[in-house]
Amino acid sequence: MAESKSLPGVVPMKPATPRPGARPGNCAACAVRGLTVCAPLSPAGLTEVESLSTHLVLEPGQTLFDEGEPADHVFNMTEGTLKVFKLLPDGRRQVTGFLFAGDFLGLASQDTYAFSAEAVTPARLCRFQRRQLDGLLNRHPEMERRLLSKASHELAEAQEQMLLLGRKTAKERVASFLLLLARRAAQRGAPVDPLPVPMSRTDIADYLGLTTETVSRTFTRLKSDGLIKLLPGGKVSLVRRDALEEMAAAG
Amino acid sequence: MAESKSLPGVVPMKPATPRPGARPGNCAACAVRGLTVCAPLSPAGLTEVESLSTHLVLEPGQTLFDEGEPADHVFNMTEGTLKVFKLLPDGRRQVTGFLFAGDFLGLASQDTYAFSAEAVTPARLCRFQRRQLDGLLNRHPEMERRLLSKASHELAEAQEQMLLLGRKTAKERVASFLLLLARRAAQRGAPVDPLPVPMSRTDIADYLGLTTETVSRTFTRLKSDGLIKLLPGGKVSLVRRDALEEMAAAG
DNA sequence: CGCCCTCTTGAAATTGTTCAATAGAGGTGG
DNA sequence: CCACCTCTATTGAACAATTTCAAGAGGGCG
Repeated sequence: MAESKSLPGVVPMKPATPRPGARPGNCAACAVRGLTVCAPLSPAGLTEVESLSTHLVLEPGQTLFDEGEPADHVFNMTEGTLKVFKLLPDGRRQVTGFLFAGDFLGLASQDTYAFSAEAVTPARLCRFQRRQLDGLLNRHPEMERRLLSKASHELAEAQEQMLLLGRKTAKERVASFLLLLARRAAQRGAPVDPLPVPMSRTDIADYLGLTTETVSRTFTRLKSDGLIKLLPGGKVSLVRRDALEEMAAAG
Repeated sequence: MAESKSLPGVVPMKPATPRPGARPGNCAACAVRGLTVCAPLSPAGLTEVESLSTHLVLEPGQTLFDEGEPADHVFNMTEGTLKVFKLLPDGRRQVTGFLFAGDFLGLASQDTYAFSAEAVTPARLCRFQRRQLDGLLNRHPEMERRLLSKASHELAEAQEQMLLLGRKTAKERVASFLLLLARRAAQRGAPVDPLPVPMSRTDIADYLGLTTETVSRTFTRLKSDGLIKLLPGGKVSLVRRDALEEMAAAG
């Protein structure tokens, strides 16, 4: 809930985008195109996509959309980190994923979003009208194929996460999480050694099905066991990645 | 592998198929076509699909494929119940889903299956060569769209399951599970009042991230609280579905 | 410099697990 | 058709991992 504030005398730090602020996109210059669903598009296709898309900026904590809202748009992340999550009526929260540059989101099997999405770090996205997606995919089967491929990937990741949530211990969960972040960072060519871990302990806990206290304790133990180093600025060094891999009991 | 049986004089109870036994498909007579990815196909498309597919029969406990195996086929379930699951090296198991008539499976983002699949009840499936799927989807965009739609559904269900595994109590998990089975049964027009629950307590436990003991105790409590009735033959009557819904804390 | 918020740390409480029997159900063979 | 056998489900009691409750430490920002 909540709203923009445009009270006089207040000079907002950020573009004060009501909800996300929009500007025209620029696909030609897109640094992460190779990671996105746009990757296989021809120059002509790219031009069309650009004409249909809008660029958004989100500040940390800003909501992209809420579960249950009409699913009018789909998005491509171009920069930053998002979290997607579901809530129970009493406020319990499950973060079902973190999204990074190149990730697509907004597919909905109903006409409403099945989860909420919120920025973890400053983020940029391209937005498309859902209504235009169908035609776009019809005209660009290579894009649809790519989307299907991304969906398959996501499905596999979701199952991995179910394994984690249903069967792994706290230590295994945290180790798996760090390795996941590292893999995803490597994938998109982001720094890995001092691995940025931009999300809060609460977000991590809600992702791993634990409490912040347990996450914190587990980090501390991994640190005192010499497997990781906790660096300032929310960065982590995976000192003994091999040991982490073993601990993660990864499939 | 696998074969038709036309041996004279022998009337096997079951086709006694080593691994899955195969026979030609018959899409025209398919009773569950409306539930499958084949639903939107034209008669011509249907004919093509039929020519590319083989029909399989699985007996309870039979493996369809194992995690890590080359993902050479994709499948449409036409009858019965399957479970799909992942294993940790030490044997811990997470059932990531139960599949029923109309469900599609086998999408893999790698060239190997990301999970194992095994029959819970006698089951029938149509099998396609993965290599032929691409061409098929190219020629039948309506089928590809349908597949994408199914994938979106699955993604949403996976997130619901993550919420369950990460944040729900044992009671909530079991209630959610029964309601899921009931919803899915209704969807495909299967009996709902005495709801068939064909999977073992172990399978249920591995699906819900619990132990068989906890599942059993929870069933017992739901029963003595008058919310359900445990009937012979693995059937359950959801006596107070409203109370179950509330307990499930469903999103 | 001090406030606020997040993270860390400690101790007690709990849910669910583990270990251990007992009870049932289904299937087989006499 | 019944007795027996085996596998699965149920139930009980002790145990353990994680949560909950409660402070305290650290860090960033105004």
